[in-house]
Amino acid sequence: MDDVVSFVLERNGFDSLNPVQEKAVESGLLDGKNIVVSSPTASGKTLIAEIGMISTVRKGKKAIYVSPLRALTSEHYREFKEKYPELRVAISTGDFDSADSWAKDYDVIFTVYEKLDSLLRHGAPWLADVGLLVVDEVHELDSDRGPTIEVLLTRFLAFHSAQILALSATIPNAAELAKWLGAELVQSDWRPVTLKEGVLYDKTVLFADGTSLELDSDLKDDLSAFVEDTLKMGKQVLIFANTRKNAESIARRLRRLVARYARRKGRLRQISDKILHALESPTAQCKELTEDVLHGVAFHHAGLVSAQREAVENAFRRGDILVIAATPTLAAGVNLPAYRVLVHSVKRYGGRGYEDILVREYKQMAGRAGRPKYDDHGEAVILARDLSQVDSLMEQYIFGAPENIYSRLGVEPALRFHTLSLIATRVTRSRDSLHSFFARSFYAFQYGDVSAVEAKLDEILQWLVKNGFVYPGDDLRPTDLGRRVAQLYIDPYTAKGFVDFIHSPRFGETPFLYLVVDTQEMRPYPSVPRSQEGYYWQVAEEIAAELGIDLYSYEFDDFLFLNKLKLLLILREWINETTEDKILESYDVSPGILRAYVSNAEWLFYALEEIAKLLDAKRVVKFARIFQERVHYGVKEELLPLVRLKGIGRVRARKLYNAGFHSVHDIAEADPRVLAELIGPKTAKALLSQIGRKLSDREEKDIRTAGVRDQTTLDAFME
DNA sequence: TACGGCTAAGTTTAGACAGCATGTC
DNA sequence: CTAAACTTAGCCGTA
Repeated sequence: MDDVVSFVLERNGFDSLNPVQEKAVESGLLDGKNIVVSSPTASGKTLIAEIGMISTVRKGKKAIYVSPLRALTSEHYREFKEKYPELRVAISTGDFDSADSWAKDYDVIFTVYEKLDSLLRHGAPWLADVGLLVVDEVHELDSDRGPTIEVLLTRFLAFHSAQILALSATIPNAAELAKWLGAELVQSDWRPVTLKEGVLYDKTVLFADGTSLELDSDLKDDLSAFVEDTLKMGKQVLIFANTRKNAESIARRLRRLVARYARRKGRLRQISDKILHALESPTAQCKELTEDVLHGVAFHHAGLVSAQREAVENAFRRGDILVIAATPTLAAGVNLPAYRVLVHSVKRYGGRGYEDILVREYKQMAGRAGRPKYDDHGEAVILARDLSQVDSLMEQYIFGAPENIYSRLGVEPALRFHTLSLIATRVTRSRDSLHSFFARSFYAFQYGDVSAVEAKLDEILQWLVKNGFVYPGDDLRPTDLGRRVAQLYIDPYTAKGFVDFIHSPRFGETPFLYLVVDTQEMRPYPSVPRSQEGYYWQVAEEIAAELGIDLYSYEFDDFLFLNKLKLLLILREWINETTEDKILESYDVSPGILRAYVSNAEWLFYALEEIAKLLDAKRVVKFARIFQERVHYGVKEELLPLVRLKGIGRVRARKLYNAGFHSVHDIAEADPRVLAELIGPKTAKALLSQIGRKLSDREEKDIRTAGVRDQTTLDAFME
């Protein structure tokens, strides 16, 4: 057996390759051949990637791993680093970055699609040393973010000699993808744990293999009976719901039942405590989740803050939490298997009312069933609403083939976004080369006729020239603005909005907030309940006046205006120090969503600052900078000097300010005892040493003995 | 009069990446 | 425009 293969097997504690892995090796994985692997979740694709990466590193080249999710990337990063401590491994994603410019010093780099795209846009020189690109979850090609993957792959195909290893869920047209990539296809249905799929109706699970299971339970609804049956066996269930609210209500409904089986109450208390205190002050949602967790259940969706999500995932992994009711976040996310998976509904709200989810999505959820180390099989069950559905669900989802994947590169925003990038990085220097780049895409490969796209590209080119991103003429050269916008990774259309604003700015909180709120990047907007439309229209008059918008003019037809307005109000409260729980309550948004809006706004203000710098608009630069910081910390401008200090956030800063400490200078002059009383002795000491003030022994002692009052919330100061 | 149970009408609806430079209570 | 599931309003009947 090959040296690399036995090495990787040994590090994983395996004796031999599984069938999929064997096929991949036979197909030339070690010889630099491009390979597409299409196989079920948990079929050992990670090991294939490892073999590829190790072999690449041994050849003196770098390997890159990309996935769609930060969480997924960091999971793979951690595991890889642990298995191969001798290698120089780096991770580079938005929230954690150990690589980037010094990535030249690393052998293996873990990142996400967009970040890799961004690295290409910045022209990272070490990319020339890349010998292998591992693209995980390539079937995401057929998603909103697909165009980025497609452009990445096209760029690598056309301009890099790197080997490509594309890992995909089971898709019928994997051969087409492989052909485009000039790759060998490895296709298999092999799973380490067999999967029994079935439909649940009227206390009976009918499995696809003809067997059935009668649920022996006094409980009236199928869902509870199924959960009870699972718990009786001492196993765990993952329930997939189609809305966040639904996930929450399922968890709540199951509390009493699950509590009867939950052991380790002490651990649950610890975990629930962590969840309750994940924010500066607990919200209604936090309290709900806390209560669930005490009973051994949890819900899991994008509304949770990442610390809460991780707490729930870890508790489930350790067996403390027995049941999770989740939205599809969990299906495509980190590895979190359970003995059983219950698909509560195969319908989901999308563009045109409720629609059937894709078979591919169902398989993704079902694939979470079965824990390789503990079970010899797993069970995935769909809940039927009535008898007639039993057969059709079986037919459509369990026996049904997953859908083909199709390129989504043809949509205009994606073309605009990537066209600017291609020009900015000098990959395409003429209209012809731009056309021929797209002629090499999967889109062109699939649809053959690219005349429609070429027409769109020409229009986009004109638009980019007209708006100052690209110089006019046959030679396509980016302007400074165009190059910077490509690097800032914002939609050129958003950038144009910024440029227009910079040329006729309105200096004030509302106009600046509205500028970033009214962009593609901020979508989707929070929803405005019908019952509150009236209220928002009232506010709208005021805001519109500040923005110089005439709500009653003919041109005004923004049907999302109220939603944008709501988001603006949310952000305005945030930067004026309203507590998180108050914002969340009065606007009915969840913690995780608020955090997402906040970090998006921060990013956009940074972009605005950079563009304003380029256009030499000094006052806009200053304002954008201030708003960026205010959004980051959630504070009024007066707190910025304080909040920039390490260990001081919005709460402590407000305390210090109200106590008369308005600047670093004030703190430097302060009586240490007073500081210690305000923010605690440890923080006070750290704070003082940070600003370079040494304490005398006497002061040290004073600090320690200074009484620490209870840490209050921001609320107390906002009355 | 207060309250419970029912039906009709009304309401709402999954997810998450990017810049840059480091750390809340 | 499309739909499902949950929530609320409104009604009736009972204690």
